[in-house]
Amino acid sequence: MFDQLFHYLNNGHGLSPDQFEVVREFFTLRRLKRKDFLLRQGKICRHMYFVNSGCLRLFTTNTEGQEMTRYFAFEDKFGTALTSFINQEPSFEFMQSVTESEVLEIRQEDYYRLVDEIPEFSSSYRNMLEQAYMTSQQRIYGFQGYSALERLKWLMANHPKILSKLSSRVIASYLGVTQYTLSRLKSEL
Amino acid sequence: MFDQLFHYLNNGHGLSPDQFEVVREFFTLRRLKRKDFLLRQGKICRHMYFVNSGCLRLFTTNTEGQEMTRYFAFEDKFGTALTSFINQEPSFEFMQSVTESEVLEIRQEDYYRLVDEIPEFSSSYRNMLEQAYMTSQQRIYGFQGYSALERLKWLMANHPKILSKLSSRVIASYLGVTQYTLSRLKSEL
DNA sequence: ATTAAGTTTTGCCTTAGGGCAAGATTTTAA
DNA sequence: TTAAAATCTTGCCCTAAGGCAAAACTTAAT
Repeated sequence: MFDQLFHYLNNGHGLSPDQFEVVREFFTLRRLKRKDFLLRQGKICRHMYFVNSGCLRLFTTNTEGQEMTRYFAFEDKFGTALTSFINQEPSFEFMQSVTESEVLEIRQEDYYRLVDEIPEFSSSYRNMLEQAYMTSQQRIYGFQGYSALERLKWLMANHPKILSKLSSRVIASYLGVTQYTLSRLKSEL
Repeated sequence: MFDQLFHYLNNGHGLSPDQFEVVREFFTLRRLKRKDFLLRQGKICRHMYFVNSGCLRLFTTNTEGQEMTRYFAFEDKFGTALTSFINQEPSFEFMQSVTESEVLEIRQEDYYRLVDEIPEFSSSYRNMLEQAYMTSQQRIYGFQGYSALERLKWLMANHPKILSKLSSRVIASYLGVTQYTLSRLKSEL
């Protein structure tokens, strides 16, 4: 249950087994069904999640109600509505389980307490921020100035998991095209 | 010359005057002319910059040579090609001074040494990462699923400085439209 | 097993935005 | 102050992608 998290913090950031004994106490297991929400727009995000299995999706809706997906968190990734989590302000994003998932949950106060008290945990937060930032950059540059077909090819090259595991509707909302366009694009590949 | 940086670190992150005496030694002043490059694509980004006056622009070019702008750093902001700065890998982005500018430069090794040794400086880095991340998110959500006109209005509401101070070509490359379209949009406002 | 609910594909037409070229305007430099 | 160089605007036409509706196919639920 905690193996993956231990591996992540120990291998990745040098957290010792003793330190992990402290850390693990703050995490609780949650099993999610397909389409379960972890957070709805307008609510304050009070938890960080570590994905043991399955996949979480972060998305929002525009004025016409179309969904726009920003990020998928697969196994062994931390994921949360980070802006709301940091500022403890109402979230612009929804967070939803795409498939059946198993996640570890930690409360925001506890998370930041660990960041402040354990240098190795702090380093994992810093690393998460750096990664989250760099992923966003790739996203901006991978999309702006490119056609829908180029974006699809970019996704195939950079995030094949997304294409192989998720539904077309969800992929389309990530690519910023309609489901119709995505369907047509596939035949052009 | 160091007033703004001191204010940023002291007011914003509680760095004491004594600590600042140490920090300032690592920064050197650079005066930039309009269009001077601080970094070209393919080079490794070895410095972080603090903008005293003027404006830096971070952008890249797509396969057809069109420029795509991601970020503008105005006065009292840190700016750099962060992905290359973090990984010390060749940069995808160019960094250029848009107007005449005055910046403070610090070397990457020195920057991270200060992050490791001075908790207040570390906190300013963490804050910068958080801000950079949140700005990216706004960018992604402010653009995806919106028309060019809606994006322009978003920019007016959220970054009026960009519209008032910079040229249309540069604004267009930030909005992800051609200069022609931007020109037409302005008449629709 | 059979229905119901959701998802994906495809045809037909519409629309937002791009590209080019020429003219207008502003900025820069001598 | 005037020429030269950018920059910005606008007309005309073109193309990528969207919207709707119906058909084909999947998945879930009884």
